[in-house]
Amino acid sequence: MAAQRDAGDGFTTDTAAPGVTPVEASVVRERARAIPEAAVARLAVYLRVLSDLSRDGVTKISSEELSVATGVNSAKLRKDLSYIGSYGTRGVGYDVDVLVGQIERTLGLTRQHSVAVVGIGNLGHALANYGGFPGRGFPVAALFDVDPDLMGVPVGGMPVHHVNDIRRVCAELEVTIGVIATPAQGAQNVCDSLVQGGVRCILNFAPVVLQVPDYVEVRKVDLAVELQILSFHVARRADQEQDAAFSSAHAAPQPGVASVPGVVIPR
Amino acid sequence: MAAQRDAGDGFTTDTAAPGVTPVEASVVRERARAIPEAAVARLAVYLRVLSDLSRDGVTKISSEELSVATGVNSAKLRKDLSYIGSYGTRGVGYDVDVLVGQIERTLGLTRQHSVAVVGIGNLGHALANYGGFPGRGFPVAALFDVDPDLMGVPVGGMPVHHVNDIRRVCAELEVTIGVIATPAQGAQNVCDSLVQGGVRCILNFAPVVLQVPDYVEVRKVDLAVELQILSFHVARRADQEQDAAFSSAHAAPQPGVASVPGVVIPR
DNA sequence: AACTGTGAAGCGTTTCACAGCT
DNA sequence: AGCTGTGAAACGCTTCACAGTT
Repeated sequence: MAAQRDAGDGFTTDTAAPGVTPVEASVVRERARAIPEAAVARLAVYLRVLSDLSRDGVTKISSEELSVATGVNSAKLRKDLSYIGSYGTRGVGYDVDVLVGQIERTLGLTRQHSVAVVGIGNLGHALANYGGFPGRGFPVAALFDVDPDLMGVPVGGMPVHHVNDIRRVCAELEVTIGVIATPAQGAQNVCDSLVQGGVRCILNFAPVVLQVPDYVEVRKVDLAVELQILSFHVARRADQEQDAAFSSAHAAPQPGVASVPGVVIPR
Repeated sequence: MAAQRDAGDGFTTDTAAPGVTPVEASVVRERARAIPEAAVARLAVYLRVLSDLSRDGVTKISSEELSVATGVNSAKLRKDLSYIGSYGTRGVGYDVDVLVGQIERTLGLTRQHSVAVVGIGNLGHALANYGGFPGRGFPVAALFDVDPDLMGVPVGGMPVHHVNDIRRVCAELEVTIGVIATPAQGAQNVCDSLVQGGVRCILNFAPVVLQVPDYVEVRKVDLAVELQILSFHVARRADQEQDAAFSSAHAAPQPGVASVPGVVIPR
């Protein structure tokens, strides 16, 4: 079974092959990015905020300021940035453009990644038109669907291919990232075709657990799961309010306090 | 600053009130969900798989079998299930329907949650039509957009309201979960309106860090971030292949091995 | 004086391994 | 014999706190 991770879990990046002693493993890891997975996700967030700041003409920023802008605690933020190198100036802060460049380099955004989107429903349309990625990008190189009526119809300025051609087209265009936005049923077949076409990274929106070889990386985004997690928090909150016999006052919605950081409601 | 979590971080569930001795805490914790956040996310995954199995007539399942179906290691899986109670039978396994029921109860899916979707672009359309949530659901109760041309036009069988009416309509319909699928610019205002309308849980697709009061829970799904994380892994992999001077053989796509669990490609 | 960079402590999650039940 | 449920160890991530630099 291969590495497969939902949005939202800590996990092992599984670097060392089985049979390697722990002592040697750290040596084998020579240049391998020793950046915690959790930090990688946040670097992407910093990048977006920093790109915006750069566009607005901001040139210097402290970890505290960036902390406010990103919602990430400043100690964590500094540690995250330290993983990619020492690009700050003590007593001053970070140079915004330097940071943008270094994060882009770390995330591998200096090379172009061709993206294929499979499943041109509403979600696929949304993805196909998602041109506005922050700083540089992920050109969508190919679109696929099963529906013959869609063939040739340009979506976001691109023709739609049939899913049967996934392998050939992906290989030709050297697609590096595949996005699966199909219904659950077709997802595994699509996944297989993408892998056969040379795709090694997949973003999966279909509510299925994809089976892939070990060398393929899958990330999953599951809307139902996200809603259910929120549901859990609604329920937990309701329980707490019952337990603590707070008579009334905060059961009713409280108007006028939104968006003011620091407003604390009694619990 | 309030609780706000990307898909992908651990954090504190913050159960016991301060000033309670550890011994009493477990008593106080009576009903309070002491379930690790990471486990909650996985429970939602188990639920989907189990619902499918139930529909297929499967009545019993072992942790090992469920492990294969969900891609979650069986020890972790058993521990996760133990958080919601002891519903397995030693020597036998779990009753599928019992598990479905207990997970639904734990996730708070026995109550209905009204969902409001704001921003009826491609993504909003996709969400509005996302009726097919696994086992029961999240009825979408209201749609909102800024575009006057959309007002009254039914989307997924529902009329679209103007964003100016978010507060009123959400309060009237007792919306518990708000989904923000607008462009970045409008998102914070929309968020404020939702909170004023009594919404306490928000799923945010807009690429901004929302500012909310402490009592509001935000989850964020950021497509660009997901792609960038994948990009990082592409880059890391490329580095590794350079490092380890593997001459050739596995640089070219390898056909015909997809979807077979257990197939291991030499690295 | 201000702010970064980082060891070390703290904490939550995962994994191990086995006792306990059927 | 088989499988669950769970303490305890291992691991990774976060937070603390401060030495180091400008």
